[in-house]
Amino acid sequence: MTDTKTALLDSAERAARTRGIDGFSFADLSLEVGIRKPSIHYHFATKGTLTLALVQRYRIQMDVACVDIDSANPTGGARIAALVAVYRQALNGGTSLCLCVALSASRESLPAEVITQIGLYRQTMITWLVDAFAAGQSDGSITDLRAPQDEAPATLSLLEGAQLSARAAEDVAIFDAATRLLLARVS
Amino acid sequence: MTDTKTALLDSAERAARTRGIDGFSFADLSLEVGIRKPSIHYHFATKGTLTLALVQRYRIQMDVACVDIDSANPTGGARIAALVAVYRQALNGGTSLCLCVALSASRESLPAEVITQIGLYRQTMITWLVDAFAAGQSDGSITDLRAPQDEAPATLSLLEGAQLSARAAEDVAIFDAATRLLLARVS
DNA sequence: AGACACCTACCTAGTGGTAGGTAGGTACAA
DNA sequence: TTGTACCTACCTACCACTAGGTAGGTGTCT
Repeated sequence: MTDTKTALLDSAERAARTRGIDGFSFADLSLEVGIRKPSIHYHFATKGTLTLALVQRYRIQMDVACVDIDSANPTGGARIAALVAVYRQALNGGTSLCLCVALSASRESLPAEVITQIGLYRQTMITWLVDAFAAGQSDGSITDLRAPQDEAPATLSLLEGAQLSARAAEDVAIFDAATRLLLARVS
Repeated sequence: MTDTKTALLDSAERAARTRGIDGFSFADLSLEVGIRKPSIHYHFATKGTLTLALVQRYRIQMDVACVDIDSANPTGGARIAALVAVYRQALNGGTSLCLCVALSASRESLPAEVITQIGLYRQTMITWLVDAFAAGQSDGSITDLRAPQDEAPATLSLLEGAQLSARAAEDVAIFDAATRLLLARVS
């Protein structure tokens, strides 16, 4: 992959995570990357193609992050705490959202393949969380544990909702308030 | 308030909750309400003014809904279950979001007054939830109860996140899966 | 020569609006 | 009753700009 293509993806991801898919245009990317707007179509034929590439790339990055969490954290509880930190970090001080949260409210603007990728992203995260909760069940690192199959979707929604309200107010403390009880359960 | 102004607000709310603030235009409202696009400016000078009116109206509607919940449900647990139902109902089978969720990811497109109103909406909901959790603490209708001050922001984020992921997939079952544990705690 | 990565010129469609006007209705004074 | 002034609620014509693109071309490197 070329430097320009990567620069476009980086620029587009920042824009999408800050302003949503309808809130930025190729003109914004053109300014930031330093090539003319029609040249972007050489790399990405349509905005939908660009968005698809963004989500696919984001999924890979999140897979890597989860693998890193697993290898750096021996207990289920520590893994979940680490994921909370990843979602908190994605807030960038309240100025951005994780990509799939950023795209979800404007899903009508997205091609079907992108919607599919977003669904796969969420499924992957839920599967990972089920495993982490199950590990916490075995190693005793999570208190008040219900069925991992039920904990996982609730936790993902909590993280996404906490991100969204923190982003709206540009205030990370809102994320922290929403995740306090979860973090108190894991170690 | 005139019929036309109300019709515009209704149309705009549907559009915003389905497609987000950047995903619809005055042209859409014009088509649905049956007046020309510039005529909309007679009723709402700018799109920001319209959005402000939307959020203020939504807040009032939600206040009314919470009052109704309080009078129809004697226990804290039942009140929270009823609020979950309100948020589930707002999904309209997976085709829409509650207004503030729909607007939050595109908050960069909004005037400051609207951001303020969204913040007030969330504060109001959290205050209501604190009271409901405190009532549940007194009447025993909620199990495994932590501090209401911590339960409330977590619950609001859970509801908003559950809404968002259900909307992305147009699948109410995702909302149900995310809220299952919460509903199992309240009666 | 071919591949790659850009460029300019231009396109259609759309965006949120402004400006000036019309039509119908109401209230009030002579 | 009539005329006037004002209000409400719309209209047409138009604006400046922006959106995602298309088409044809150029320059560089292997």
